Amino acid sequence: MIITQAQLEWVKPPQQTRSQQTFERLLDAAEAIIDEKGLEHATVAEIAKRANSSVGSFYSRFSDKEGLMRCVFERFTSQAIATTEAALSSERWHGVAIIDALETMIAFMLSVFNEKRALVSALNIRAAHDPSVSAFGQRFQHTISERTTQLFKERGEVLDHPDPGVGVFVAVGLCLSSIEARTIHGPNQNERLSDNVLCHELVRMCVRYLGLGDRLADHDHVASQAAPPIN
Amino acid sequence: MIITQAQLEWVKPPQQTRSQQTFERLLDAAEAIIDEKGLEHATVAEIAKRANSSVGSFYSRFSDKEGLMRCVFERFTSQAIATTEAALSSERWHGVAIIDALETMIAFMLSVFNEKRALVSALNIRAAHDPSVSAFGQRFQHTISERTTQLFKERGEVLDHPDPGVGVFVAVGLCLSSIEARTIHGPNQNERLSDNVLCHELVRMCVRYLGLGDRLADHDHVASQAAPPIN
DNA sequence: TGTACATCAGTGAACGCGCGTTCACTGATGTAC
DNA sequence: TGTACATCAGTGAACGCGCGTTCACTGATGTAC
Repeated sequence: MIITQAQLEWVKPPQQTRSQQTFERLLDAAEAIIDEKGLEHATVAEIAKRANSSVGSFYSRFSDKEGLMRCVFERFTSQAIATTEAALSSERWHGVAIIDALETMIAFMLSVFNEKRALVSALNIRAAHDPSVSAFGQRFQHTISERTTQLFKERGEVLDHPDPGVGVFVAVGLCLSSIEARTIHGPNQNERLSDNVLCHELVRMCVRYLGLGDRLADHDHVASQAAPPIN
Repeated sequence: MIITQAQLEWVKPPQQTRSQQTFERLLDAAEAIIDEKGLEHATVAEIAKRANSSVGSFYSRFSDKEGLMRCVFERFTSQAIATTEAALSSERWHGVAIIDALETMIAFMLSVFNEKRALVSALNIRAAHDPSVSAFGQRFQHTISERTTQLFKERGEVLDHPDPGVGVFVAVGLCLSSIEARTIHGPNQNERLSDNVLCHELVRMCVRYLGLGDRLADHDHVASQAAPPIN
């Protein structure tokens, strides 16, 4: 992991490759514990133990526990952004109907968020108290919006919205926040809405809200080149 | 406060009016502390102190701290539902254009969530670990959906959606989760989207996604009887 | 090339603090006769 | 109506536990000459 400028505030920069490795093992351990046992089990002692390290070693790498948490979530966000950017590259969707592209991507988001349920949930919890963690989520939304707008432009899609930039930003925000809510609260609660139905409805929402093409009517019956799998 | 059956699992039922009063003072104190100082300051000792009660008294009212929390959030949800139901009564919106009605209600939601920021945020955090708290949010969404569907029906609105029930449910969910996200992360982050713009866009989304009337085009220029203030 | 020294990295027991919960006790309220 | 007793309500010091953080010390790595 490359250490960014932002991190330097919460991290004591490692000087040897040995400490660089411990640094990353600590990050991995923290993420693994959050993922398997939840945020509240990710104590400093447990993280150090899992990383085959020690508590003292932990504190010579991070200024405090919060520093580690920020690093974990920063890395997580960076990975999420990288994955999404790859998924949104225009070549990938060449020849695929916009509706199928949307459906594939939203379904992908749903499954990824679900897999990383604990991390998403933990990020949300910390974001409520730590603005710098909150900013990670914003960065994510912002990046996706930009890329999507670009994708639409490259495809020559015309949006029926007074300010297409705002429109896409809002649409992305709506998708993300609803997926996030579903991830956190679990789908078990309302049997009324399966993952598939939710996905389908989010696509409908995007298409109609943004005025994408004039495919409103035949939304349910579109056939086009098959969408490529993501990842 | 009337004690419901659900609560009996986490509450020791009071026998005298005196203890009933302490019960409510404890609830009020907890809510006030969460509101003013945040969830992490709401310790048993502090709650008891603020309620002019004692720790021991606390534990003769509640089975444990979690019991109190559930009661706080149950009460909060009930109040939210009651307020919303009143706001959604059909008489209130007689003669008001559906778009203005939506805009007024969404703006109202935005301001209420913002006022109760700390409580909303705390409920969300606990919901991640306690399904029974999570269910409160679902109940809220469900009630609003039902009432909105009813309101549409009474007004003779025709929805352009294969399953209007699902459509309204999803639309309400989208509005709530985005407002919630904004409440938790704070609007400070993205200067790009003011409360007003977000509200306007949510209305646009509802109108278009649900195919409400054929007012898509003149959304920005509708004039109708003024919407009544809520509360 | 080898030795001396400085700096970096790692260790884990010990500390301190905060918080949820318990418990022995006092006071208040209701009830039976 | 008054007294005795049982039950309910309230009190706050004390307990125990977990967790973040520190610190005195050992070992590893790099560097100057």
